[in-house]
Amino acid sequence: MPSPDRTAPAHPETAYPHRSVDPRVSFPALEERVLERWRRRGVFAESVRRRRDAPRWGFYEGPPTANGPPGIHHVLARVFKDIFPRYRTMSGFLVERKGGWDCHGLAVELALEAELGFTSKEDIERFGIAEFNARAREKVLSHVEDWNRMTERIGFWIDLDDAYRTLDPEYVESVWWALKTIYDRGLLYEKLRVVPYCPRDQVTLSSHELGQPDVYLDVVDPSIYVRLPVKDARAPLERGDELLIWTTTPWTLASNAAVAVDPELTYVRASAGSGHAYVLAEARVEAVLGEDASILDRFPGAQLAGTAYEPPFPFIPATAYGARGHTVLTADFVTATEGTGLVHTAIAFGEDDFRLGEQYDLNVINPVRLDGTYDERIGPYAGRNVKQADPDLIEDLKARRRVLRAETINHSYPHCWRCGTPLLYYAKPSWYIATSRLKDRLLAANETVSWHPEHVKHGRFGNWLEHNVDWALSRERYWGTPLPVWRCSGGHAKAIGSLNELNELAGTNLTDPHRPFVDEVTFPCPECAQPMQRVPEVIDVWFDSGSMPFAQYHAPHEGTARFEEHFPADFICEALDQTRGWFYSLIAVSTLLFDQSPYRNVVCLGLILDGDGRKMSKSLGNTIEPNEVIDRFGADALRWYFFTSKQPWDGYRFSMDTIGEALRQFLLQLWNTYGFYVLYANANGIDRDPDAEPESELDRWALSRLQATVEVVRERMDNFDATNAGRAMQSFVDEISNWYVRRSRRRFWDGDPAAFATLQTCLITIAQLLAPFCPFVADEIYDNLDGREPSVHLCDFPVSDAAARDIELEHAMATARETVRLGLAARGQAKLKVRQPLRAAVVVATGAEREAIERMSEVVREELNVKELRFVSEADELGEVELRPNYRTLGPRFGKHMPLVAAAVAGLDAADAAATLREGGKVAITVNGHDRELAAEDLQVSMKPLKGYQVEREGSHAVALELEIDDELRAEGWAREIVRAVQLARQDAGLEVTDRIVLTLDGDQELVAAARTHESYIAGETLAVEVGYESLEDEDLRPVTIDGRQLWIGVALA
RNA sequence: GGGCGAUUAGCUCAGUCGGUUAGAGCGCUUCUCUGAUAAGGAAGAGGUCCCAGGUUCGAGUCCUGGAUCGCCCA
Repeated sequence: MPSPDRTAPAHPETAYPHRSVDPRVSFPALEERVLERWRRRGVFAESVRRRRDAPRWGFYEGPPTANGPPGIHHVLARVFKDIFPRYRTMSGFLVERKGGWDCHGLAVELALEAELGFTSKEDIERFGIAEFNARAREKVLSHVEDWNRMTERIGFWIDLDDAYRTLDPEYVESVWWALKTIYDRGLLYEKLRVVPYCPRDQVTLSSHELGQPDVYLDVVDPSIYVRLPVKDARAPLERGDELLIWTTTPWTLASNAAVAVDPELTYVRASAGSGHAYVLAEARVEAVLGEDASILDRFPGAQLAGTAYEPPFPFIPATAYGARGHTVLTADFVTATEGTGLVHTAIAFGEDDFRLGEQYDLNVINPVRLDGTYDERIGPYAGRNVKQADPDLIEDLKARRRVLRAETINHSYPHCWRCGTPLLYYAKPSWYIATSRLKDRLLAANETVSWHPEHVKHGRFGNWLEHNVDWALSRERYWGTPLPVWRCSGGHAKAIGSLNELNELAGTNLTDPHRPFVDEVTFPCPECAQPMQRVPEVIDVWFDSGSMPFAQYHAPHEGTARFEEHFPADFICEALDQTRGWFYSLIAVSTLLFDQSPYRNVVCLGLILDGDGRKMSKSLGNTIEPNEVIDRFGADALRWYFFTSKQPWDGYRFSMDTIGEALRQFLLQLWNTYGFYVLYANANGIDRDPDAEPESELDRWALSRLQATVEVVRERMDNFDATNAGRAMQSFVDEISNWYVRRSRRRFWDGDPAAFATLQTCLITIAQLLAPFCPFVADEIYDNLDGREPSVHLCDFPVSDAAARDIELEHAMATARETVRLGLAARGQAKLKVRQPLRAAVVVATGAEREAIERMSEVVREELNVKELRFVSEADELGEVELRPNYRTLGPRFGKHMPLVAAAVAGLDAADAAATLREGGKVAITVNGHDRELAAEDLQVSMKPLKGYQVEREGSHAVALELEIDDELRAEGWAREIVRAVQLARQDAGLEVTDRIVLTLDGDQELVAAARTHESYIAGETLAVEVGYESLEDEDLRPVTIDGRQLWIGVALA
């Protein structure tokens, strides 16, 4: 039943101290009510406002794109972005959380193209860039409402009203400033680069596009081994020798520039029957030439360097490439796992090839036109599509006896995701940032960062920085931050850092920096007065988001102070795949501009797989709709699952069942404990009593455990470990629910103020600890039990009180609980219900364990329902001592003689030895002929079970039960059975727990006699104001069977 | 092909500095407790700690190699 909300902390309108608690609460509905309360009380804003003079703790929002609805992985990221800022806010920091949206980029363009049915860039240009970008602008924010709703619903506190958007002119201006700064320092440059290129669409594909489905397809391609006769017979080669190369792209042979070898790999001259000797890697001889080939000579690849050879085709002379054209070069990318170990190199058509060309100063010769056909340099093939020319090129080679083998190969090759055309790797000009020149600074910046998990720092991320290559910045696209570089025909170039600067130079009034408007702005070159025009490219979107530390405030054009206050951030959080994405772009931009890392702590999140461990994808239909989960279980349950089920970077196997488990295991248990408190607090009219002191050991135990939990939670949260912080809370709630409350029921029933105070303290503190994790249920519990602040989120995070801890008591209780567990197991073995009292339990334990159990003997007796607890002393005939070596202390001392020690210990008289050790003596053994002494810590003394008792044992202690049941015990057991039956009858009759009754019992003589004997006990337990034993003819009489005897029970409201 | 990570009960996950009999929860079977509980307790069944070597008195844990899965890159 939904309770009416209240605005004042006290409850003058009701007689009860607290709103009643619905045991069948709907968490989703509860959360909606809490959200409403937050909105009404302005809690988020207030939580920040109250810390306005506190030290800052900075958070950067990694901007998502809102061109699609949020998925479950976005929920994951957002709850982790929420929990630590909430924790730090409660811990006394000012944590401002500015939202952000990533607006530019190819992903938007591609989605838009699909929508418009476009298949090429020509389509876009026909359509008009202005109109295309206008649509992109709409599309990119089309789902902002979905995102806002999800964000609020999951309790992610972030300021979305003041969110930065990377498409805003102010944002773009800040990015321009960054680019101009980098340009002016000579770190931004243009050069050729080999890129995947679609000759049909005439477009470069980005790495993003290569990641699209159906790009890598298995295809059959030619696989040919080509013979290249050497021109000079330098040792170790001889006249007539032929180099063997291998390729799957014969069309690139027309522009072969060189052959690469591994200088350290072993190469051979090998003969395969008559004729020439072939040169190839030794490891490839059998695969290429067959088993019968004989090896004539062996040498390292370095000796081949400089060898000139006849190219496969005569179209382009060696001199065109430069001094080293058509010679053998050494390289670091050659492998002997495929091919021949001699790698055909065509400078313009491979990344390795291109780098090799740079290294050896070879000219880039690209005889292939943008449409994928050969140009006039390739004689008879000019004008032909290169891929289609493959068969003729192979025939041509064969005719000239230049082919050793021509086969086909089935391999994976990238295709244009739009049109299906096989891509060419092709050299094109592109803009770069010279990040590799800052490698040391990047590594130094990384050293200042604390990564979670730690291995990312020097693993994935550190390696990535270690192998840093210049940032390929430009994109030949439309919807992005335009590259602010203008050039003139005189070869001069200039970078522009703001709209003002541009407008002043050009005398224009440009307000939107996007294409196509910015493309139209020209101005005279300051050096030669020729008109300057912007280069056509836009930039990689990652540079946008990497600029957010300053661009979100429009720094340095304005908002510089705010930027400086928030830089660097204390905390950022994204999925692990951002290693080369945002994590990198942030640190790269900040290192370029400010020579420092923009963040201090990073939490990386893993991937979410479905319940079967498969990747979630729309085509498999196994994606999880966040709203479905939240509507069913609530946001708190989902959050709790993400926080505590495992370390977030390990990834998740997500299924509805698992969330349900998280809900039952923790939230319902907490809720029921809370409900229990409210039920009895209201029944007894008890509200907060700040003066109530803990009374019993149990109270002090609960409060000690509470402090222990506070300590762990703080320590773990300071280390960005929500998982173990949450698990500590879960253990504590379990202890409170299943031990403290269970053991204290009587006191709550009796209205003991100390018990209420203890439980209330535990619940309120747990609510405060839980606030960053499950902000809704925590707030509800706090609001109802305390409510002195308008929300739990305005409380200070609990600080542990060392004085309230009693570690010895905690250990004692743990031992007592273990004893109870053993006793219950013994009962189970004896098939004796707990309701049947027994005369005694005999506990076998020594030393501290025995003291602990004695200290808690009342608890143990009640739980086991025995009249007496007896201890078996070590000398008792019932106990038998067992000795075991302590490997931990003895291992280092005896090393490989350990087995002898174990044997010697086994040979000791256990009882004697135990007695000696107890008196502080030492035990002598002989190992390998040497006499040795063992002290108490070297041996583990435990008690063996007793004969003739029902015994359970584990580790060092055991519990035995006396099974004999006399008439007195039996009658008492029956009385308890009767109580239980009456309680069931009360429940069946629909009575409230506080209702008084008139009880009537009739039936088996002995049962009735037992009831009379224990009448006051039964009446007390069942709230009977009157107990009668007459026979009644009443249909309300309820028959029960106890121990095979019949009893009729009548329950009537008194 | 390279880098990083993962692999422990049917499922989801713990497992400390290497210490000898590897745990929990869920699920299943049986029993039990209940004046908060959708809960709790006990017992049972369930294990090639991915595989193979190695180091060590002793390996789930450390080292090497391999397999499988995932992420990132080529």
